[in-house]
Amino acid sequence: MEKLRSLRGMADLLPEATRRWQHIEATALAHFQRAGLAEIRTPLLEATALFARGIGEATDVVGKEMYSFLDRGERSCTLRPEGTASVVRAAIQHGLLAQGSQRLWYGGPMFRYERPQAGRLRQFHQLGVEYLGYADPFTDAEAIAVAWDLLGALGISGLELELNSLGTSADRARYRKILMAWLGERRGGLDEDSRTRLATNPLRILDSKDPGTRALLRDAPSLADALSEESCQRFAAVRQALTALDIPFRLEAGLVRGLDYYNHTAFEITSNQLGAQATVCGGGRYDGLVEQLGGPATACVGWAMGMERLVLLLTRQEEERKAVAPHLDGAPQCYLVSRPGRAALQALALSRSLRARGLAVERDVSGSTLAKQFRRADRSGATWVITIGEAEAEACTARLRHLRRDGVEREFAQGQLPDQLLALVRD
RNA sequence: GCGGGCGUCGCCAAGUGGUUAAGGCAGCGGCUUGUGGCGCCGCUAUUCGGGGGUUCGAAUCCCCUCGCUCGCCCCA
Repeated sequence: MEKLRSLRGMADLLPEATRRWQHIEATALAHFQRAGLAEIRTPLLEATALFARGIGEATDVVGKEMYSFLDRGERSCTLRPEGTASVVRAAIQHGLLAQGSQRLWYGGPMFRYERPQAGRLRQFHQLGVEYLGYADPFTDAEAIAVAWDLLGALGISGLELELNSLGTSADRARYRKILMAWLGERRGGLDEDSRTRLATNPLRILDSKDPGTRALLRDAPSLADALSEESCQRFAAVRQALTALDIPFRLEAGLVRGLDYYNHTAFEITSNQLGAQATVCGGGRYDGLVEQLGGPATACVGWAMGMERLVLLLTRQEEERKAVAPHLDGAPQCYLVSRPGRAALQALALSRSLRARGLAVERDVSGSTLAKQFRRADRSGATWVITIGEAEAEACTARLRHLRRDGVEREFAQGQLPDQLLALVRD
């Protein structure tokens, strides 16, 4: 029979990994709450039109990476490839924006049909933040600070913030013409991909990795020079705020971003330890999106982080620090050993009352010799072992022993044991 | 979608045409049927991702296929 396995690019998270994910999620939740962000959850499945209109028909994400299908009612549905479009849709649909500005965060799986590689899966997970109804440039810096500080709280080092301004759509339309004209005269110097982009999405050429194209671009007219006076001032205010917050950044003229809805501030936080998929967090301002999806004109900033990439970085850094054996993280505090029959039944009841008192308890269910059970108790990483044998069952007592220190064994009435153990655990 | 590397037990792995597919870790059992950590002994792959082919004979050679992985691309 053919072996059943998970689909390509869809990863199982086994207990060892899951502990790391929970740590990131718990850290992020506390961090977001302090930043005054509220959580929003939207469906994984949306109408295809939402992404086509929101992200842009010409983008790679919409053009070739979406998981789309017709449902039983012949409606075109798509597994969300990113979070922002859904959040904006939900905010419009429920009139959230009529109640004033919204600071939201979200998390969960996204789907993109791509060839998997390190830090890139078909089902991947993002943590994202959206500030809806905030035109103030300092908010851009605040949003960036929230991302930057979260990464700091997670203990991730070796990160760089790259920053650019895309200006307004009018600025870009103007620049687009200038760039197309300039590059058009130099077509021959461009790589093949860039030549096709000349017609479809010329700004993306700025992001090309082709050495020939990059060399040519050094003398190209810059987007910064095409920005309006107002856009320039706006960008200056963002930089000023970042400097005041003591967050270092590097101006990156080639940073264009792949989704159509961005304008003004665009940024990425990258790591030098991730290989080809270096971006840990990416985002920017998207002032036109709400209106484009049928809502009131609303200025917004946001970003998204790749969970898998965070996990990759944390794992790598833990390995470098040679952190303690990870299996001990899930170790029970106490391990219950018993003989079969009546004693085992008492052990079952005792384990339940210990858990009710907040202790992490594991009970041996093997029914093998006490020596074996002790061996397993030791391997489980537990600190305490509790024994109920025939004699103890008869007397309704249990023996308590510290596995990691002297191993002195004491006998208590089963009813007293939770209190006794709790007192010992506290010191 | 395009290129490179790889696929032997739950994990790490030796084996590169010849009788029974090393070893280590983990697991299980025993020495020790009421007491762990050490040690010793034993058990755990009719089978080498899958399917064809070559050969007296294949994990080892050839073809196809699937998967993993790295890079391009794309992005979180």
